[in-house]
Amino acid sequence: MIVTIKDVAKKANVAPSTVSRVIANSPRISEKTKKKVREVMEELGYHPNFQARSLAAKSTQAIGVIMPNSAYYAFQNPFFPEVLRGISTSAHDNKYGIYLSTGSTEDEIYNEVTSMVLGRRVDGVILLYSRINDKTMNFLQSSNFPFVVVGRPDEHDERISYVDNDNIFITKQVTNYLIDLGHQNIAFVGGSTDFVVTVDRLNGYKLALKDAGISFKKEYMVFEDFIKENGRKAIESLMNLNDPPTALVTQDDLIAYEMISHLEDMGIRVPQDISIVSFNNLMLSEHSKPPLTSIDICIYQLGFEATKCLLEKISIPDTLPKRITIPTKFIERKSCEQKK
Amino acid sequence: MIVTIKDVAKKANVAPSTVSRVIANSPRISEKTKKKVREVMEELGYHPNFQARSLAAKSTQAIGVIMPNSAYYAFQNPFFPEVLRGISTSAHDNKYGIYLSTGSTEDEIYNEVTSMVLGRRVDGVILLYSRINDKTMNFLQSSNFPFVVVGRPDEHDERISYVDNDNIFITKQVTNYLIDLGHQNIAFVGGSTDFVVTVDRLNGYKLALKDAGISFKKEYMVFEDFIKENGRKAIESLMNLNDPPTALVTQDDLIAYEMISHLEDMGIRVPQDISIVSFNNLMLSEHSKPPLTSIDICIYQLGFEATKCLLEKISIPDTLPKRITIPTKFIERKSCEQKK
DNA sequence: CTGAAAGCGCTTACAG
DNA sequence: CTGAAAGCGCTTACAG
Repeated sequence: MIVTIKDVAKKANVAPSTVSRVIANSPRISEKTKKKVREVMEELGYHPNFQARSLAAKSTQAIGVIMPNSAYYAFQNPFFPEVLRGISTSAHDNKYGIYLSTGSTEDEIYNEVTSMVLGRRVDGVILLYSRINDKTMNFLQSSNFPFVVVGRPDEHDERISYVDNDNIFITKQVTNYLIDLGHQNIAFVGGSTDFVVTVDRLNGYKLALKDAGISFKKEYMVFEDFIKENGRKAIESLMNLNDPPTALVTQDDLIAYEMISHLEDMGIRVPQDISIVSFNNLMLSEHSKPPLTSIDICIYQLGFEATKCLLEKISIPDTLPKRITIPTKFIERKSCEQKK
Repeated sequence: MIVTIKDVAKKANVAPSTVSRVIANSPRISEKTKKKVREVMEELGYHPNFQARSLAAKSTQAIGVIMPNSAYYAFQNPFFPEVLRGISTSAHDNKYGIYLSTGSTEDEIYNEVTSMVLGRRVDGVILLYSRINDKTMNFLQSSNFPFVVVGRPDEHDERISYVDNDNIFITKQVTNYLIDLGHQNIAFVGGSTDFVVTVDRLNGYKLALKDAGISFKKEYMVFEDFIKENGRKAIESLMNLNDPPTALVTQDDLIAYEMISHLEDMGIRVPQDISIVSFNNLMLSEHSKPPLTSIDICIYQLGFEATKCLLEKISIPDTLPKRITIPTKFIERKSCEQKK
C-alpha cells in the first residue's frame, strides 16, 4: 500500500498538518518534532505525492521545455541535448522537474503548450526558439504565464524575458573578419527565415557589408528550405554565379559540413578556394577537415540562464522582464584564408 | 479565475460527475448531454486540471525518460534528440506527456528516478541506457513499476521489457566485413565498458575474430575513458604498436570522426592506410571525409517502439516482458578498403 | 509550536 | 442515462 501523510502522522502521534510542515521544513515546528517525524517517514518509506502536493499548493515544481518542430534544420543537431543539459542542471538545483514538449507541427506545439499551461502541468515555460509571429509565444504572453525565450522575441521584446546571444553584432564581426581577409564576395547560408535568429544574423551580415561599402547581393543568400530539399544544388547554384562567393557565413556547423562536402566534390577546396565561418562550435568542429572556424554561442549557458530567469519569475511574479545576453567566443581554426 | 468542472456543471445544469464523464467521453452519457456540456466547456474556456485528474484517477498520463549522465561519451551526441523524437511521437499519439530526467551523476539519476516513481510523477519509465549492475534499474525492477529499457539489461533480461538492436550479431557482421576485405589486425574502439552496449559489441567483435581464426589482442581495445582523456594519445598508442591495426571498429560516428582527424594528423590515411567502420549513421556521416561506412541503428524506432511497449505495459499491467529487436542497416560508404 | 477543518479539482463506485 | 457523496493525498488559513 501507499504510505501517506496520515500514516506517518498516526505513527508519530502528530497531526497530518504537522507532517506536512515537516516536509516543507517549516521553522514553526520544533526540532524535536521534526526529528521524530522524519524518523517515522524513513521507517515507513514515505514519499510525498507530487500530484496531491501540486493540487493543494497550486505549484507543480515543474517547468515546460518547448522544442521547435522537427522541421527545424537538423533535429540531429547537438544544440538540443546541450541546452537541455543547461536547463536541467539549473532546474534540478532548484528541485524543479522538466516536462518536455516536442510537437512535430506548429499546431501540435501550440496545442501541447496550451494544455500544459491551462491544465497546470507546469509552473512556467521555456521556449527553445523564437519564430516570427509565433502563436505559441503570443498565447504565452497574453495568458500572462511565466515564460522565457531562448532567442530574441520577434515582437514586444521589451515585455518578454529572454536569453540570447547578440546575434546581429557577432555576425557583423564574423563578416568583418572575412572582409579583413580580403573577401568581398561573401555569401550567407542560413536556416529558415521563420526564425528570428536567422533574421538577426542576416542583418548583422548586411550591416558589415554596408559598413565596408560592399553592395549586398540577393543571389548570395541561401536558406534552409532550399538546402534541405537539395543541399548540393543549393551550393552549386551559388558557385555557378558569374561572380561566385569566395567566402561563406554559415549558420550552423552541421550545414557547414554539408557545404564543405559538396564543395570538395565539385573540386573547390576549403579554405584555399573558399573560406567558411560558422556557428555553434560543435565538438566535432575541432576534428573536421579543415577544422572549422566557428562561433561558440555557449549553448549550455543559454539553457542555464534561461532556467534561472524563469525560476525567478515563478517565485517572484512581478519580476520585470529582462534580456540576458550570453557572450560568445570566436574560435579561429583553419577554414578561412586570406583571399588570393 | 480558474474554470472548474463545477462551473461547467452549474452552467450546463448537470452534475459535476456528468461533466467528468463527458471529458472521459463515457458511452454512458447521451449525445445530447455531451453536446450541451461541450458547448459550455467551450464557452467558459474550460481546461481540465491535470493534477486533480491524476490524483483522483491515479494516473498521470506522463512517462519518465531517463537519460544517462553526461559523462557518457558525447552528450552532444545526436542520439538523444533522435530517440526523444521517436518517444515523443509515440507518446503524443497516445496523449502522454514526457517527463525528462537528466542527472549528472549516477546518484542524482537514482534520486530523480526514485522520487519520480515513488512520488507518482509518472506512470512508467523509459531508461535510455543499460549499464552493468545499475542501481536505478534494480530499483525499477524491484519496485515493480512499469518500465522499459532502450538497450539490453545486464541481468534478468528475461524479466524486463527492452528494445535493442542485435548488437552482438551486427558487430560480428561488421567485423566480418573487414575480415573479408583482408584485414587481420582489427582494433575495437568503444564507449565505456560500464554500458552493456559496449560489452555486446565487443563480444560480437571477438566472435568474428574467433570464427576467422584470428587471435584476439588486448592491445587492440581502446575504451572511452582513455579516449576522453586524450583521444590523440589513444589512437597513437594503437598505431605505435609493433603490429598496428589496419582496420577499426568504432562504436560511434562521433568517435570515428575524432579518430580520423588524429590519424590524418599523423599522416595515416583513411581508407588507404586504415579502414574504419562505425555505428549510428549520423546525418553527417554522409558528408564527412571520407564518407563513413556506418551501421544505421534506427534510433528513432528504438524510441518509438520502447514507448509503445511501455504504454502497453501501463494499460495492461500483466503484460509479459518482451524483447523487441530493431533491425539495423549497413550503410556502406567509403571509409573501408581492401587490405593491400 | 501544534491541531482540526476546509479545500485544491477531479473520478468513481453506488444508487436510482 | 444521471446524480450525490466520498475520496485521492496533500496544504494552509484559523485558532489556540
